[in-house]
Amino acid sequence: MSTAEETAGGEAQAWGEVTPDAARRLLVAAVEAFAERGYHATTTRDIAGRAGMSPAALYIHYKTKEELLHRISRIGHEKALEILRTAARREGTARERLAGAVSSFVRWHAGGRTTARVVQYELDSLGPDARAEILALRRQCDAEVRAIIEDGVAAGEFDVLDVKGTTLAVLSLCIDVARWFNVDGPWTPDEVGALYADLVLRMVGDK
Amino acid sequence: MSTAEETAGGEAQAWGEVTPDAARRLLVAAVEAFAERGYHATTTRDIAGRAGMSPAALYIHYKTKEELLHRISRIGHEKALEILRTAARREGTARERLAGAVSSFVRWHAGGRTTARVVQYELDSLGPDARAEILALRRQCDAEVRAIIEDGVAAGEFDVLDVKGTTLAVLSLCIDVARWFNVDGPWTPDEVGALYADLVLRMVGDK
DNA sequence: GGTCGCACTAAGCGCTCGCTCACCTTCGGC
DNA sequence: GCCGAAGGTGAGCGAGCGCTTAGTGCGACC
Repeated sequence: MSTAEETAGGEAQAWGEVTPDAARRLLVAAVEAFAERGYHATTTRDIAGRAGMSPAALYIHYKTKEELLHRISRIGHEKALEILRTAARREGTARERLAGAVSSFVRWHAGGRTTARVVQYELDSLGPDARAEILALRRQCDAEVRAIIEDGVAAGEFDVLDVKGTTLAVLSLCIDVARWFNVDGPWTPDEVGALYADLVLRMVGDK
Repeated sequence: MSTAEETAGGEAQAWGEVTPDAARRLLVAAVEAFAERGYHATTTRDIAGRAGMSPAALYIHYKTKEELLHRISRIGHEKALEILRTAARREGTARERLAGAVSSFVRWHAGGRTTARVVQYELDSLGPDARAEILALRRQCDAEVRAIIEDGVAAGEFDVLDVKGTTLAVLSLCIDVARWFNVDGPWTPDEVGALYADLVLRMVGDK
């Protein structure tokens, strides 16, 4: 279930769609810098330097530093939503779909931790319009997970007291992986994904 | 189980120990500003302004802006550790102690969200020495929760596959409350605490 | 009631930030 | 062989940053 694209290098993932080449290099450099230091502590000179370009080159491809964050955040959220949507709409029981959704979502947060960190934790650095757009994508992520849990409850597979609260807790648990996961630590992304799928099935009272 | 101190106003909590008055006002102002905008996006002029003082006044009580963050972080972590330690060392079964620890820890993160946000998410803005000191306090938090879970497993109360991983997941779940909890949202800190205690007991296979 | 100590302020220093602008190179089309 | 567009650079602007310093107001004490 884990693909090369998801875990290879962790980071050289979904940016293929960004063109031209120089714009992509700047974007990848920005992801790394934002993940390491945070958006506000990162300078445009640092981003350009990592991409092997002069500070002025950044403004040929992006209007502002914030536009870089916005682009990263949108692409990242679209990827996250795609992962959840694919898992949610597969054939199978609710338990199978929930376990698949959690394990692949967690693998993405662990393996692509650099990207996930920016996507999940730098949201407040966006302006109001950009943030509103991203929050809409988040609500769609929430809806996908909630739909699986509701299916499981309706089918008598799950035993849940508070569907809304449990959905939030499941997503929260997965997202926080991006905060603590360490590539040099004792677990692989696959292992954390498997552990978390088990924990989440317990949370929803899977029988 | 919820005390006035934990939830009153959410924020006017443990800072009583900070003296003199002007130093405390600056510290409280810094907590609010860091929580709203993040450490790097907060200016010393903003902190001093919120405390009703001139920018220079800050440097009478604190050597640098980073010292403010360090002090906030240490006091906050000590409070968090105290909450877990108190719950862990109470009389009772492992299930009772774990439920108590989770519900009070979550209440602290939800009710004192402003403080908790700074404590949990601005760690990387500290220098190496200060960060090392804070990380030691975190490891103690981890040890308290793990001890309860190990007790429960030994007593046959819990059924856990991976004690270390589950401990991490439980703490991760509680900590992330500081990211998403909204005072104007549909839940009170008490309600989230109760929900999360139930979810965590499910995660550890409580019978 | 003079004076000493201290919390505090107004002004500003040196620096780095995000961003701009004048200019340079490369290259496909005629 | 010339030209214009596209993509790049070096230098630097105005602003705002963290922090300092010279000076002020004021209460405690002899």
